Amino acid sequence: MVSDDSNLHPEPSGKMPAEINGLRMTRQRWETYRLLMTQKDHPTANDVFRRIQKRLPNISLATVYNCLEALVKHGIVRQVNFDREPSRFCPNLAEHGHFHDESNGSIHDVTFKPGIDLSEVLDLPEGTVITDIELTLRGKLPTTKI
Amino acid sequence: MVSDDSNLHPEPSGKMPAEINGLRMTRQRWETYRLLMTQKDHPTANDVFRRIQKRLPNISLATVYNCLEALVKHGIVRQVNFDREPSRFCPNLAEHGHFHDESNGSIHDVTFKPGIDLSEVLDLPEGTVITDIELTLRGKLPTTKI
DNA sequence: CGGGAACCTAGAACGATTCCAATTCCTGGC
DNA sequence: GCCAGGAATTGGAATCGTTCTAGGTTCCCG
Ligand SMILES: [Mn+2]
Ligand SMILES: [Mn+2]
Ligand SMILES: [Zn+2]
Ligand SMILES: [Zn+2]
Repeated sequence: MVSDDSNLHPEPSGKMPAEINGLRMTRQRWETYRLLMTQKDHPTANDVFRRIQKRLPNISLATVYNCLEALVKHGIVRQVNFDREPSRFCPNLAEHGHFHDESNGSIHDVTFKPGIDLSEVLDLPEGTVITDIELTLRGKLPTTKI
Repeated sequence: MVSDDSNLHPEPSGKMPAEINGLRMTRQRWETYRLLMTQKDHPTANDVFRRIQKRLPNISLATVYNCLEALVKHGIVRQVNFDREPSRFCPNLAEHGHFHDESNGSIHDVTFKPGIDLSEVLDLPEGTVITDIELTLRGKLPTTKI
């Protein structure tokens, strides 16, 4: 269920583009974006901070927060919240929910069965405008291979 | 879509029962429960704290948090999270999601159309165990009467 | 080359929630 | 009823993810 958006966003392995979605790229934003595209395990801001230091030893945590906020605001990545835990970040822009596997803490993207429109199965009054849907699940996936 | 659970939980207007769902009732827990059952607008812990002082002038915020946590742990009320905002609390135990009306900040329960089982429309591997589903929407309801 | 805006950074500040230690309240057994 | 032990409540301190602030750096454009 990986949509081919290679023509929408630049390859994270190529050269840094001048901008993405109207957001001017900087070294720090580009590396943040690259990291999320490469390691799609829904890292927290702090995870990103620790991992990104290999490439940008002088980056600050505040900058990681700034970059993530900028990327989210421009619709380049998504912010995912589980209860009151630290926010996580996801580069998958397709409509999907998140499954939190409690047996090992991993988080997985969940899509809907073909032909399903979530807004269609909801009991909402005529004329309701939905700007955002967030679906989170908790449980255990089968045959959990750590 | 209001399920008749009047036989499951005591009337919040009656006498304080010795316990609910195995949770021993105290003055503070009972008033917290009553308040949530009476004012179903999904108040935050702080909202509960401010409102409950009319009946319990000496209650502390820590106690409100303690009571809410106890009620949640015993499945008497539910905790609802919107992004990183303060948690809200909901006495509706039926399966439902939450619609956040951005035009006035109000929060409304959302049920599914009859016959819909949310776990059935998800693309999950065989054998997945779902222990909890959380659905939150943002948008505008029609003809918003402030 | 400058000048101004946008960015980055370190550290302080914030705020919802949790923790802590002391006090008060309950309850079951005498 | 009265007491001891456990549970609950309380006010204040601590926590911790996130946001804010102030100063330094870089980028953009003329
Ligand atoms: Mn959530
Ligand atoms: Mn949420
Ligand atoms: Zn995702
Ligand atoms: Zn609700």
